[in-house]
Amino acid sequence: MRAYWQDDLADVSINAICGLAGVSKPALYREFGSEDGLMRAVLDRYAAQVLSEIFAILSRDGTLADTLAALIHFASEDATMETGCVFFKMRAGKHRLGPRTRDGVEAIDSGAVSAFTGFLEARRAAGDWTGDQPAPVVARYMVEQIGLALAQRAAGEDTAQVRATLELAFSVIDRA
Amino acid sequence: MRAYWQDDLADVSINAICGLAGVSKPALYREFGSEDGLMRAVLDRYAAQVLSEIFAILSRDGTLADTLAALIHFASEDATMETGCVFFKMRAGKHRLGPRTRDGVEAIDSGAVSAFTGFLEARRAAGDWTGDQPAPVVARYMVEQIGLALAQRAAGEDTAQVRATLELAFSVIDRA
DNA sequence: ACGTTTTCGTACCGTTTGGTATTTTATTAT
DNA sequence: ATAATAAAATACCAAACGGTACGAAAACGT
Repeated sequence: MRAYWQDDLADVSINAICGLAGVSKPALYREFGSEDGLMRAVLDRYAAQVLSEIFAILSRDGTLADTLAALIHFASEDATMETGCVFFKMRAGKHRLGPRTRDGVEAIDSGAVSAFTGFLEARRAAGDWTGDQPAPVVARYMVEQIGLALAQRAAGEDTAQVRATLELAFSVIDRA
Repeated sequence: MRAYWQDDLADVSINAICGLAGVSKPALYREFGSEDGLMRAVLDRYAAQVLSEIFAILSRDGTLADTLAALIHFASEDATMETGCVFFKMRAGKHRLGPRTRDGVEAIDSGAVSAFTGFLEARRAAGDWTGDQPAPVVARYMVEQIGLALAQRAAGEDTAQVRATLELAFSVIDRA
């Protein structure tokens, strides 16, 4: 997972992973069956360990402004995301994934849009969000903006510019 | 250029290009020297043929609103961009480019930010843009948003969602 | 018409990829 | 202690990659 996390996905070969993990190649195949199986396992672990934090932020039921601020901080400055995001990296190269990993990516993607949609509708009910766009559209927008920020960080862009971009992008939600 | 344009960069091999172009491999190497040379030539041609249209939109000196609308249309609906953008694809995988292509990508990237900065400052002088952020920051923001839209189109997202996302992203500039 | 030079493509090189057949090592049963 | 069994690594496979050596073919000067 660490290898997929900090390098470009296409630069991580099975051979390299075996070397890093100190494991023989047949041992890896006995455990995961195929590269697809390994990547799916990595994605599942990553979702449980890292992406869960994003969903936790949404579930806190804080103010719209507070939630946006927390998301901005997490995506643009939190050390956890320093080398980008496994999920968005996989999604960016979706067509070269195996079927199991692709299914996992699509499930997380639509799950994220659902979670953001639910959050927005709750804030609308609370009178907190007054935007006139449909919640799913704005939810998709938020997911893409977070993905953009994480891709920028993976590309080595400096934190200040990433934060500025994401603040700009989210400001349209706050004041709609 | 067409191959790099409509497929993922990593899926386009020298062998495949030779097949598509009906050219032998040594002939290609005699012409371009290396894969790096070929990609640089592709990038230069693409910049002259396609990216120039974006700069042309900025140079028209139209209203802020008109220019944003033109950019939105071009990035999210124009058939030219149907399969994404060679420049942004290359920039996304910058670290695996050869030195000449990477230099070209960086030159275009900073040139784009400069062009957008110049445009924004002109609109500010005209009293058209009243944002309080520094122009280069917003310029970078615009470049990234256009890149996001083109990446979405390359990934097969439907036109309406791409447009909605880009409209949302640009609305913060118009009303600031 | 012939020898020279230049252009061009076939056939190859070494390396790396994901994935396995086979052999070696460790464990257990008697 | 030894035979049978389970586990794990070495050594290998075919395919594809970027790149090139070298022989064939065309063009050219005379």
